[in-house]
Amino acid sequence: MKNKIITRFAPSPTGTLHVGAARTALFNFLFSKQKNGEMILRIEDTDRERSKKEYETDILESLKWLGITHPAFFRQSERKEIYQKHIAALIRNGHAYVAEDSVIRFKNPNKKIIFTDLVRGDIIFDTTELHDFVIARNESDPLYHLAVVIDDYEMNVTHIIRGEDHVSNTPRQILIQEAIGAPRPLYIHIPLILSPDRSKLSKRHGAMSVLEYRKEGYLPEALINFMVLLGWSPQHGKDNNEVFSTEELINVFSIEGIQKSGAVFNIDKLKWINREHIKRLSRERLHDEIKPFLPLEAQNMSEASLAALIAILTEKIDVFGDIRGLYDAGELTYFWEQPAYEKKGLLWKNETDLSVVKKYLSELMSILSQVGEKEFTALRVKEGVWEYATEMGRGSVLWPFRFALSGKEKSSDPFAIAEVLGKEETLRRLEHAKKLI
RNA sequence: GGCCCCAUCGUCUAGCCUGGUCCAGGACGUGAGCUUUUCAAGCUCAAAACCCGGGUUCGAAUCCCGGUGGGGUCACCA
Repeated sequence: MKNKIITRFAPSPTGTLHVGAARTALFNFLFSKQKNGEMILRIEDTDRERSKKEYETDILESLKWLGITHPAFFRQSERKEIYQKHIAALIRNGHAYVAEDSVIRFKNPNKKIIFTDLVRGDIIFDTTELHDFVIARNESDPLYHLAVVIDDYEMNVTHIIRGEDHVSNTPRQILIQEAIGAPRPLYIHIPLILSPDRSKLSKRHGAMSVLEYRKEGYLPEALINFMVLLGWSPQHGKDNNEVFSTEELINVFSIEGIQKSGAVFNIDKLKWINREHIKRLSRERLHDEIKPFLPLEAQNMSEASLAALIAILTEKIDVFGDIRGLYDAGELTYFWEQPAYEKKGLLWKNETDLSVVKKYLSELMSILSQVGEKEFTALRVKEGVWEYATEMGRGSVLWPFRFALSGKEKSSDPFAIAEVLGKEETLRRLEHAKKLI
C-alpha cells in the first residue's frame, strides 16, 4: 500500500479538452493502470476568471468517452482551507512573505536545483533567475505553482506525467516542495504535439477537441491508439504491430518507450488507425456506432438490407462521418431510389448491341428468381450468376447487371447492391432496364 | 534575448545506453503493378532519412566537442 503508484491529470477548465491534454491524461491513465495504481483527476480552477463550468463538463465528458477512468476527483476551488494552512505555515517559517504589493512571494533560497526526469535524465537549473516569485494572491488564494505542489503532496502523487512545457516550471515547484517538507515525486515530461509546420499545435491546424472527433465519427479506441503513438512507441521485437486496444496498451505501455522530441500530428495516420479499429469491431458494436451517422432513408430498411448496406459503407470510409459526404455527393441514392440513366450506359466498354444486353438481363432475372428471398445474399447471388457470366463474358453480363441496379459508372459490385436492395427490388430494376431498351 | 530541452525517410518511429550483424528496419502517406464488371478494399513491389563540421577508433547513426536548426519557458494564467 505504501508503494502504491499515484498519478494525476490536472487540467484547468479554461477550454475544451484537446488532443494534447487528452494524451497527457492517457499516459497518466495507462501508467497507473499498468502499475495497479490510480490516477487522480484534479480540476485546476484557481483562476476564477477564466475557469468555466462548461469546460469542466467537456473535460469530464471527453474522458468518459475515451474510457479514461479516474477513481478520485478534486476541484482546487474546493480546497481553500488546505491552501490557507500551508500559506500560513510558509509565512510563519519564513519561506514566504507578504510583499508590499500585498501579494505573497516565495523567499527564494537561490540555489541550483538538479532533478531527474525519467525520459530526459538529469536537468540542472539555477533558480536564482526566478527571484522571489509570487505564489499566492493573498493568504487564501494560491497561484498555480503553490496549489500544484500542495495538492500533489496532499494527494500522495508519486509520478508526475505532464507535457514538456512544464520542465521549466519544475525547479520552482521543487523549491516550494522543499519549503513545505514534501517528498519529491518522479517526473516524466512527455514531448509536445506539433502541427505540420512544427509549431505548437493550435486550433487552426486541426487541434480539435476530443468531442469533435466523436462528432466526426472516430472511435474512441482509435483516437487513443493514435495519441499514444505520438511520442511513444512499443518496445517491439517480435512484431511491428501498431494497432492496439486500450486494454493491450495498458500492458505494453512503458516509460522507456517515451520519445524525447515533439511529434507532428498526422491526420492521415489517425484515419488509417480508425479504419483498422473499425475492422476489428464486433457486428453489434459496429451497428451501434454507425447508426447515428446513417442517413434517414436507411432507417426504413429491413434489418437484412441495413446490415448489407453497413458492410458496403464500412469499406468505403475512414470515419463514420464520411458517410455524410458520400450521401451529399449522391453516392448512396441508388440504395433507396430507382436511379435514372440513359440506356446506353448499360453497354460495357465498346459493346454496341443493346438487344444482347436485354438477353443477359432476362437470363439474370430468371436465374435470380430462383434464389429464395431469404437467401438473397451477395454470396448467393454471385454463386447463382457466376457461371453464366463467365460463359458469356463477365464484363458483358456483370456491367449491365451493376448498372441496372446503380445507374452509375462507379459503384459497389452488383452482388453487394443486390443484397441491400433485396430480391424484389433487384428484379424490378432489371425489369426496368429491359423496358428501357 | 536569458535559461531549459531536442535533432534518423514528407510524417510517426526502430536502432543509439552495451560502436562492427545498418550501403539503416517498420508504419502512414505517395507511386507502380496484381486482382477485378466499375469504384473501394485487399495483396506485392518501389522511391524516400542518420542536420553540419571536427575528434576518438581499425571501424560511428551509435561515444566526445563545436556549430546550426527546431521547440519550450521566462504572468498577481495554468
